[in-house]
Amino acid sequence: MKDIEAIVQRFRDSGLKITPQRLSIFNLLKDNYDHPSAEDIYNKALEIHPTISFTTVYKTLQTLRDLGEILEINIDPERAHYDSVTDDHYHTFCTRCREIEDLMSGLYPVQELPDNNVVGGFDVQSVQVHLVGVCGSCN
Amino acid sequence: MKDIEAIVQRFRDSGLKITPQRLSIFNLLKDNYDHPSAEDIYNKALEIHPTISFTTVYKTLQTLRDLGEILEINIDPERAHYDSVTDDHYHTFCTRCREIEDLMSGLYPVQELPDNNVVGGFDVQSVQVHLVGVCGSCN
DNA sequence: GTTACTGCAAACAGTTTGCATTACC
DNA sequence: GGTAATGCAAACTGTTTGCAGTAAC
Repeated sequence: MKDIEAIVQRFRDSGLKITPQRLSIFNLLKDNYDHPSAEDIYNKALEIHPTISFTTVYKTLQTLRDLGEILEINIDPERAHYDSVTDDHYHTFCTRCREIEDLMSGLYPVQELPDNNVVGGFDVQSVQVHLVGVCGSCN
Repeated sequence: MKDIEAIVQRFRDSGLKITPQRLSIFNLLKDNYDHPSAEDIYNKALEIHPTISFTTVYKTLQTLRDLGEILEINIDPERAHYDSVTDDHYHTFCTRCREIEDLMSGLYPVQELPDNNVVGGFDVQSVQVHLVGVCGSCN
C-alpha cells in the first residue's frame, strides 16, 4: 500500500471522494502490520469515528482491494483478513489463535515463477503460500 | 484417502457406524479427482439417495476431515472444497470458473520442511500453496 | 449542483446446531 | 437394546445489497 498522499491522489484521479472515514481507514491500514479482518478495522475505526458503520469500512476495503492497494487473504475459513503489504511474501496461520503472521523471507523460500507467469497453461496472478499450524505463542 | 474397506474398518474401530449414505459418500470421494464443495457432493449423492440430506453429507465430510482422510481446502472465499488426495501437493484456483486443480509436481517445486516441521518457531501442520489466477480453459 | 459516500436495515449464502425419529450393530 | 446417524428446520456468522439522506468537490 502506497503512502497516504499517494492513495488520496489515486482516489481523486479515479473520481472517488476522500472522506474523513476513508482517511481514518487508510491510516489504520498504513500503521498496521497485523492482518486484520474487516471487523477488526471497524472496531478500531469506531474509536475515531464513533458513528462509522461497518458498511463503510467494508466498502472501502473492497475499493482498496480492487485498486490493488491491499490484499485479501483467504486462509481463515471463518473470515477474510487484509494485508497492506502487497509485495510477495507468505503467511503462517495459527489454528488456535487464528493469527496470521508474515513469514520471514528466507525461512521458507519458494520457487520463482517463469517470466510470463504461466505454469502448465495456468496464468498465475498471485501465489499464496500458507503454513498452517500452531504458532510459537500457542505452543 | 484410504480405500473403502480401510475407511469402513477405521469407522468401525472408532465406534462410528456404516450407513448406506456414508458408503455412497465414500465412493463419491474415492472416484473423484475434482475438488468438490459440500454441495457438489450432496448433489451427486442425491442421484443415489434421493432422500439424503445436506446435513448428513456435511457431517460425514467433517468426520472424514477430522480423521484426516480428506483435506478441506480454503482458497475459495465463497465455500470450502474437499480433496481426497491427502499427500502433499498444491493447487491452482481459477477466479473465473472457481475450479481448483492439482498442480503437477515438478511444475512448481516447493521447499522441503525441516524434519521437525518447525519454521521460525511455528509448528507446521500443513503447507498450502495456491496459484491463484486464470486457468487454461478460461483464457 | 452533481455525483459519490454513508449508514441503516434487511437480504443473502454457506455453515452449523438441536432434536425427534430411524437405523446400525 | 443401546448408541449413533439421519434429516428437518431453524439459528448463526460473515458478507453483500438497496436505498434515503448527506457530504465531497
